[in-house]
Amino acid sequence: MKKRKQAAGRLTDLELEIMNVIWELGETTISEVNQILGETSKKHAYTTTATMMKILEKKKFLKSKKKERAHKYTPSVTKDIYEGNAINHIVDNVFEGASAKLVMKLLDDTKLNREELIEIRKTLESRIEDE
Amino acid sequence: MKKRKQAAGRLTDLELEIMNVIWELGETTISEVNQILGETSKKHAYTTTATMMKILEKKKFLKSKKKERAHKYTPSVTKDIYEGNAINHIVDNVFEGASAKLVMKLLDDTKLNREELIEIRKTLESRIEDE
DNA sequence: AGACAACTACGAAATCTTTAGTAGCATACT
DNA sequence: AGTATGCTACTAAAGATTTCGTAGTTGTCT
Repeated sequence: MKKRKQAAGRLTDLELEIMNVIWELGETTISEVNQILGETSKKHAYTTTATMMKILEKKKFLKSKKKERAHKYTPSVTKDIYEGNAINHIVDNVFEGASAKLVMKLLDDTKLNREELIEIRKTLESRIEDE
Repeated sequence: MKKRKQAAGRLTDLELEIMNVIWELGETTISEVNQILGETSKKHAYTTTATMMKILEKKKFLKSKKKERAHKYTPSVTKDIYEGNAINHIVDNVFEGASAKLVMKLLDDTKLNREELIEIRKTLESRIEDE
C-alpha cells in the first residue's frame, strides 16, 4: 500500500492540456490527440502523447478499449467534476476556504463583459432567494 | 539562457504552504516558519524548511537579509499578486479563459452564506454601473 | 506470403519537487 | 579559551513529471 503524495485527481499542465482535448473530442485515439496537440499548442513525439495518456489511464482519468487498429480512449472523469476539484484546490489552498473572496476578485476582473455580469446577477438573485 | 519550463510564478503545494505562513507573519525566520508548519500541518526537518525557503528566494518569492543571528525573510511577491496569478492559471487552463463560468460554478457552491451572497451582489451592482 | 505502415509496450533519460543529512561558522555561556 | 547551540551552505537521494527511443505486434496492400 503505497501512499499517494499528489492529491488524487490533480493534473499537471500537460496532462490537463491532453484532457482538455479529449473532453472536447469524446472517444478518441492517441494519434488524434497527438495531432491536435501539434496543431493547437506544441508538437510532441507520438510516444510522448502515448505515455501521457497511459499515465492518465493509470490515474483513472481515462479508460481505453481495444477497437480496430488503435485503442480508443474515453474520459472517466467529467470535465465538470474536474473543474470542481480544481476550484476546491484553489479555494482551500490559496483563499483559505473563502470562496467569496475568489468571487470578488473575479468580479474585479475586467475581462467580464456586461452580458456576463448580468447573467451572473441573474444566477445570484435566484441563489439568494433560495436561502 | 536556460528556458524555464514551469510558468514563472507558480508554486508547488509545499511552497504555497510556506508562503501562506510568511504572508501571515511578514518578516520572519526559517525556524519560526518551521515551527508553525510543525504545529499547523506537518513536521519537517529544519533543513527541509531551509531548503524550501532558499528555493522560494531563487524563485523571487522571498528576499532575505542577514540580521542578528538568523536571516530574516520577507515576501517579495504579495499574496494579492499571487492570487491573481493563480486565478489566471485556472481561468486560462481549466475554463478556457471564461472567468464567468468559474464565477457561476462558485455561486452554485453551497459554502456561500447569505451575507456573502449579498456582499457579492453589492460588488456586482457597482461593477455593472461602471460599464 | 512479404513488405510496409500504424500502433503499443517498455524503459530510460532529463528535469523538477520534496526531503533531509553533514559540515562548518558564529554566537553565547561558563 | 573552550564548549555547546543555533543557523546556513552544500549536497544528495527519492519520487514525480516530461520527454522520447527502440522493439515488437498487428493489420493492410500487393
